Amino acid sequence: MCDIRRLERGGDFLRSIVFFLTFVRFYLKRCFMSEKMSSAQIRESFIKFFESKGHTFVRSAPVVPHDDPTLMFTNAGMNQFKAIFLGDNPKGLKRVCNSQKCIRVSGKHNDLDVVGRDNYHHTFFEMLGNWSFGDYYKKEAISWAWELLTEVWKLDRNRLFATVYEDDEDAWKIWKDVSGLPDDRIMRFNAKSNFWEMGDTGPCGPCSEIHYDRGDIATQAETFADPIKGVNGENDRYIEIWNNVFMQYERLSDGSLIPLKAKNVDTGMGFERICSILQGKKSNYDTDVFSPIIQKIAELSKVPYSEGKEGTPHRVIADHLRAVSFAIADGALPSNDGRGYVLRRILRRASRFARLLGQKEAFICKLVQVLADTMGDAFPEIRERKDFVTEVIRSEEDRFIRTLDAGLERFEAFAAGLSKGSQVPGDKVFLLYDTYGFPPDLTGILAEEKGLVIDEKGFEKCMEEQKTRARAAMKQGINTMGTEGWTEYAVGSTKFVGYDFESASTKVLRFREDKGILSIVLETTPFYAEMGGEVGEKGTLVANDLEIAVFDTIKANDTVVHRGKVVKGKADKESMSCTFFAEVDKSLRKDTRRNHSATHLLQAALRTVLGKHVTQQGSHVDPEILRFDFSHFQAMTTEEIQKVEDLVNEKIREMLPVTTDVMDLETAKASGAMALFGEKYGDSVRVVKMGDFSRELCGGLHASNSGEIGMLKIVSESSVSAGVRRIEAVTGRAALALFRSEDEILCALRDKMRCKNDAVLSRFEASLEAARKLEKELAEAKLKLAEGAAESILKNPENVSGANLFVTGLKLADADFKNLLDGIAQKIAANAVAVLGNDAGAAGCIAVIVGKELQGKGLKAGDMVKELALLVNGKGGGRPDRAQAGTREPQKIAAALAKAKEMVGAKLG
RNA sequence: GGGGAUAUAGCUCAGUUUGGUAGAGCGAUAGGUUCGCAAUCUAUAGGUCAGGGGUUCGACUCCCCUUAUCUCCA
Repeated sequence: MCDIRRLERGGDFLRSIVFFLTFVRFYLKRCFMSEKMSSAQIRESFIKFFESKGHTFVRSAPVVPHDDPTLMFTNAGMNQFKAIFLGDNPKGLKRVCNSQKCIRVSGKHNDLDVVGRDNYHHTFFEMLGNWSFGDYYKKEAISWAWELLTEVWKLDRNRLFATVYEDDEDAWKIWKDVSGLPDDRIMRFNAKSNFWEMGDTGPCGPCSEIHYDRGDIATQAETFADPIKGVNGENDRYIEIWNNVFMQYERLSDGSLIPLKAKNVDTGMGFERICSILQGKKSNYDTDVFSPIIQKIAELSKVPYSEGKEGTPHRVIADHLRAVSFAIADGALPSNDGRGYVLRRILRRASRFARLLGQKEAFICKLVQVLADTMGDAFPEIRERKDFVTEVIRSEEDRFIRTLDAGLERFEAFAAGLSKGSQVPGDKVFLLYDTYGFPPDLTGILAEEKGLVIDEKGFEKCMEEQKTRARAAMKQGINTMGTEGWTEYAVGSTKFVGYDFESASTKVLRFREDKGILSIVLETTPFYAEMGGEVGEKGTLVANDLEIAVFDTIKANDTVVHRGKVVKGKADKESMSCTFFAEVDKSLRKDTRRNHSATHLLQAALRTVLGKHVTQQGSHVDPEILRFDFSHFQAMTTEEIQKVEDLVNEKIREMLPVTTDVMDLETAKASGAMALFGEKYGDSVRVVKMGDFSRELCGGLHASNSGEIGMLKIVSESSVSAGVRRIEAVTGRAALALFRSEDEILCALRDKMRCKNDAVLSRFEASLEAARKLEKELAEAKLKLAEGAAESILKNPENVSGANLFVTGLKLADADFKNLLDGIAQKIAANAVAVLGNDAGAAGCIAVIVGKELQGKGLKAGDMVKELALLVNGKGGGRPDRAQAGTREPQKIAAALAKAKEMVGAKLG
């Protein structure tokens, strides 16, 4: 007690020191602010500024959007608010600000190939943004932007320009009032640069940008209005630093615009770029966002950095390191399709440039540490998952080195056939790249070393064909999860009551039908929609004479959609307007709950047995089976698997109560609950606890007591990709079913073996051994017999035109006859020919073997056997030395053999 | 989502050209040389030729499908 009080007093003392230091820091910061802010201070001051304007800070969403399959990576600050723009704002957010991690690798402004060659293209960047959801609008947005830039950050207003959409008079006037900029520096542009749209349909509106002149102020007047050299031109003197989008319309599929009910503001400011301006640097890479990484690259590679062309490898590596590391930290892994493939490409490009710096071994992975040091404060996930990220990158780099080695050999193989000065065909270069992943630029370097030239046009042509093919295939498979075609009764969002109830009486908000499949949104639902690895629930919806079987429940933009088929009655506007009784399939739900709770116990057990590096990489929970993917670098041993199984079952038997608490995310994390990286959580989260053993953030359905699980049996442990293992397991009645079916097999074996259970294995091994021995003896005996038979057949030749002919009819098993033929083929003399018939019961065979000398004289086994085959209604063929024909009429063989002598005579005569 | 490639002994790979007996090296096991080890020699074991279907008298080999891995494109 006393100790605690002393600690508390100590705490007070510490707090006052911290307070004092914060004050000193703040004061110092004020003094030096005009000098130079660090990137961390810039980020912080942006957030603090908007917090002071009533905004809530929202943490960056993962750069890998798990719940949006249409999007490879989070590519703008607005991604995580997409649902709000579409009208679904359950938390009632009004004003928020954020710093969002983004990755862009393709698109009109981003080609992977240019990153690192200039000063400002990136694959990974941060987007600072402030947001209004139906709250403030143009006036506030513009005046706050101006205030932050000119008063807080003290940018020279003579270097700032505003642009507005040509028809947006409001924005122009507000700019004039707020900034007092000269009229010609509030510039009007057309829709191409100043009207923002998310896609072909959806929310859109005019935007207003702020540009900064980083050139010589003396020549500003003559250049800024130039379409090429000036603002919005193609130059790096006038650069856009901030875009404010005013969303006020919705674009429908017929192209028309309708006003939005709530007007929104969406802004974005490239963090790296604003850092370069505030730190007075020409290049984003010279800011402290990149410099520690670039220094490390120079140090490790012993190649000094230069701002010019020679520095490209450093810039590429620094940029790609960020993209790859954050993507992996947020749950993506390199693979051969989808976002994993993009990741692989980025990493391989970085590897290629590391090689240019003379690095022959894995290099990028050595830089994760410095990245974690520089960015870990703002994005703790990179620090927490540092070791895992390093390992994943290392193994991917090793893999790439192997690919390069294999490609090298392949190149050598066909380059050997080319003479100096000749051209390497484009399709060969393409084959190396397309099929074996060997980079074409490397092929070029190798070719040059050998005095060869590459057919670049041919290569480009192949590449173009490949792209066209992929695009054509893409067009067929577009899935339209559009927003049209709904029959809507009322607006609003669904209330989920499934945690407490298995059924609910409710009304339909909206529905639509597509190819006989209904999509239904309910006012209240007990149905759990697929989320967090747990599958969507099945069940029924019943109203009057209408019955709908729900076969799946999914989440689309945060809305629960029931997918169902009509079982009875007819679904139309009238019948669907009734009150429905919605009920989930209870027994399936129980199975799923058991599996889900067991997954939590499994994760906790894995962390106990294998170590704390184990984190969830994905999971799948359905009524039959549970699948759990986790980070771990070797296959688990049998002992480890058993230990985990034992521990989980021990916890099941302990009958741990399963409790769920709703709390805010920070409290939950502080309490030590396991959170999934890359998973999006709301402000208030559910923490599922099983005694003191497991504590996880989870929105799924759970058993009320671990005892309900009954038991857990691990079915398999396997590899998913480098550094990730997968466990599949069953629980409850599925476990019982598994044991039962295995027991049945054992019982059947036992009965056949006529022994007790524990003797089955030894007896089986013994009989297997015995069978092997017998088989071997039999094979040897047959071989001997065949040899003997061959010798006796070859004893009595008939002389035909000077050649030795052997004709024999046999009755052997197929395999034995084959053995015999092998024996004869080895022994046959150069001037001999053997014609053998075999009657194996239902089918028969005629074989001809011809010695070398006779082949030269025009006696071909293949020809002979074809002729003989005609006589037995069969078909056949073979090589000149050996051929055989089959028949379904073995009784005719004897007659055919009788003609053999005549046939040979005719050929040789 | 589309294209290409690969899958053969525990491992690394031949064999597929032109359908007709399943191979090598390393590793394993046993034995020899050696005081012993390393080394080396000899012998032996080890294969549903990824799985399924088809063509054929006959398929590791040709065709189709599936799965896994690699790779390029989107």
